[in-house]
Amino acid sequence: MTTPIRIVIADDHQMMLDGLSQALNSLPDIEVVGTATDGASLREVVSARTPDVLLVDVEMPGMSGLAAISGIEALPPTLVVTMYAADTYARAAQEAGAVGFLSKAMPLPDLAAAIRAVHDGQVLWDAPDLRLVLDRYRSPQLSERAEAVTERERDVLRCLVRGISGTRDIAEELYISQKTVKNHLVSIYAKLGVNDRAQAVVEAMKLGLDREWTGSDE
Amino acid sequence: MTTPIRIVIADDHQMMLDGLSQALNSLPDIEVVGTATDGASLREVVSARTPDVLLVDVEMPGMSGLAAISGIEALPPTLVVTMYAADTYARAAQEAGAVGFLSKAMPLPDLAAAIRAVHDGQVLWDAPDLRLVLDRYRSPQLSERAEAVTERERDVLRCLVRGISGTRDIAEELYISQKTVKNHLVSIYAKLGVNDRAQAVVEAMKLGLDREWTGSDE
DNA sequence: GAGAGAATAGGTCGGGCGACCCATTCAGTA
DNA sequence: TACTGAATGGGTCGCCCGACCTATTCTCTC
Repeated sequence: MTTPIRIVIADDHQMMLDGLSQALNSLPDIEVVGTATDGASLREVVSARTPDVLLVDVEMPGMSGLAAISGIEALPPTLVVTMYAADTYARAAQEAGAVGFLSKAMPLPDLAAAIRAVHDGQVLWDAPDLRLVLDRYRSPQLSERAEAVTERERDVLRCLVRGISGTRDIAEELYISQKTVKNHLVSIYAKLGVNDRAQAVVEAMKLGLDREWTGSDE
Repeated sequence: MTTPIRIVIADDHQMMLDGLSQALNSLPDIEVVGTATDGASLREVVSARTPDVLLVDVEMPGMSGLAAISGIEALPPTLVVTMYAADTYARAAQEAGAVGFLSKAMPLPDLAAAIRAVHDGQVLWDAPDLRLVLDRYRSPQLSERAEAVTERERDVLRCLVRGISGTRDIAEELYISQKTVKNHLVSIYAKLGVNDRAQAVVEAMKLGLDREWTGSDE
């Protein structure tokens, strides 16, 4: 299974830190492995957790976010975020070793896309083509296991997640025979490494295979 | 089933808004029914969605958060949050009609507790006993259905969510007979309104019955 | 002390599930 | 052209699950 992107987040506001952590962690391809509320602890966390990507707020008490990262030798691809839209810090961020600069006015899905982008080697300065670059990293990178699940098999999984668990019910929902449902389930079990419907539901939710269809309907 | 607390959040930073929304929404007893990034749209959203609790950032462009809420007639219990720890705005917030004032330095679980507290009629000024009040609203108010599930039944559900789905496996995990496992499952099905293990897993996750044990271990 | 509810446990029975065998059709591809 | 993989479909078999009934022990609470 493809390893999720391991990130560390630094922000002096605990509430922002918790919110971002939880929201980003809920994505199947991003894992928050550490957080920091000041420059000093940021350095510790980074050297201890060796994240794939670093997310740092400029405004931090004591040591600024930029000062903190400029002192790190093995600096991972780093995104700097700021409350102010101004590019005041852009130059400074670049000099400190960051590979991207974003405003907190940006929506969360874009932040996730930016994390995937810099993890992929992209550089994100507030260029006119920022949007274009992010668009290429919109959808979460699902694991290999999850990608192996075919479209029709996902339909069956979706039924399970929606509470339609009986073979007969799934068959009627998808307008196919009960036998075909069973065959799809067998394939799903093999691909997800599980043995029954209950485990398949757990894995589907873990891998984020449920967020693809429901979207934002509630 | 107990209705979740319907809240509206206002913050000029989209990223903060998205992070808080998603994090709070993931709690079983809180539902974000609307968001706003400025004072004008805040008023619209509040009158349109009639939330149980309002969460407003002081710092907002154009109309300040305080100005926005002071103009609302049927103002729901409102929490004002600020980036600055200073109580500068405390007096102003109180006059604008807010019932609580919090710093963004506060961790997210405390914010959730504060939301539950004001929804319950509490008033949260930065009094020395703030901590005490919040402590009483720590744990999420689960729905009646979820609360009816006994401790031992939750152990069984926990096994399901962890991928231990066979009766034999659950029995060995919990050191009880297979028959007892089946009995617990029957009770669980009745309380959650489902028919089998797969559906029980879905409901358990929806109701947040899985977040109780895992806690913050990752 | 009586009663309620939770946790434990046993039995029976029918139906459904998962494992394993197979075939057909159609799309894309080498 | 032949092959591969996805989607559809059939059959059989053994086992396990869920429904229903009952019982014992223990801990609360009234």
